[in-house]
Amino acid sequence: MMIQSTLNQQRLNKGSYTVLRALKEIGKLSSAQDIHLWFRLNETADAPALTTIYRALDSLLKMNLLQAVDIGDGERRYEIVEPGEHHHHLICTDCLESIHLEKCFLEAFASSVEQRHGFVVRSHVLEIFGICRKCSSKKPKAPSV
Amino acid sequence: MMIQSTLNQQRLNKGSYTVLRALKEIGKLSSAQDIHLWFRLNETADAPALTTIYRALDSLLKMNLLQAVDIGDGERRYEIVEPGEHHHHLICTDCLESIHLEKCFLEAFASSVEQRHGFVVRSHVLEIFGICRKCSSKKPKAPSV
DNA sequence: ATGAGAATGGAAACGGTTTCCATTATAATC
DNA sequence: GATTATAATGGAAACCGTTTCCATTCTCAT
Ligand SMILES: [Zn+2]
Ligand SMILES: [Zn+2]
Ligand SMILES: [Zn+2]
Ligand SMILES: [Zn+2]
Repeated sequence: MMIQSTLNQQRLNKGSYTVLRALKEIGKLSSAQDIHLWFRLNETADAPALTTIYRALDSLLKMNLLQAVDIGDGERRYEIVEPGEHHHHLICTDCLESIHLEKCFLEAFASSVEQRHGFVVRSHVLEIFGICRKCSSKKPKAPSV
Repeated sequence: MMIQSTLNQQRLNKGSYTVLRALKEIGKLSSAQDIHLWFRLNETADAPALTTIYRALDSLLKMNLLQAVDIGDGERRYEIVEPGEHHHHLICTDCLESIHLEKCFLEAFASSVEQRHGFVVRSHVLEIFGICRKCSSKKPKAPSV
């Protein structure tokens, strides 16, 4: 299992390990507060304090085991990725569920930008907002206010 | 002039008009606090309170006269756009200056997403981070920490 | 066992934004 | 012009996710 081997070959402290496992079990984009709440609902023991969760997310992010996603509501969310990889999402503004897109198609674009603007691309943010299939069928038609 | 005609044909209240004019004069991505500071440095009279600036930005955004840009530092920035249009940026993480990209190339992508995932695209966020030409030449080489 | 450095938890501080409310401007009505 | 109703404004407080601070606990080499 990926997480276990990661724990063995790097020095993940208890907080980081626990948070990484929680993220895996939750299985979707989660904020620090989401994770904190999940611990309070599911695991009475070993629940790290909110501060520790923030620290763990930071260090896991620096280890490239997570990616951060900002959906613009002031709460940063995280998810497990293959080390060094990343992807983007379709995010439903109704239910906040997200669909992972297969692969990032912006790599080629980056190199063209570098040539054209003399700009060294380090990272990028791309998220697509809308209404998912489920929510579309719930609300047959948006009220034309 | 675009702003003036906008004021005439719509009912922009004083706060919104003043903030819109400030944004035009500042001429770059600005947060509410940026604008507030600019007023304190440049215009002793007519400087709207911070609360009013937030309200003005909200309503100008709803009128599609502005676009909001989130560079992930917890401070939302705004800029004037042609009504209904939008564009993306190359943002230098060193000096925070931004280069406006010509046109959004994601429109075509949106329709393919709709078909493939049954997802109705409403909006998207795309910002590209890196080091601009000026900052690259300032620091010839990044320290390999 | 002992001591140094890292990790943790709890509370306080921080900072951008939002809310609340009293005051003031704007506009319609008489 | 006086009198309302409605909208806009400013100042302060509240809000909330996050960061900082510091005392305590853990880890581990000596
Ligand atoms: Zn949905
Ligand atoms: Zn990408
Ligand atoms: Zn720069
Ligand atoms: Zn676009």
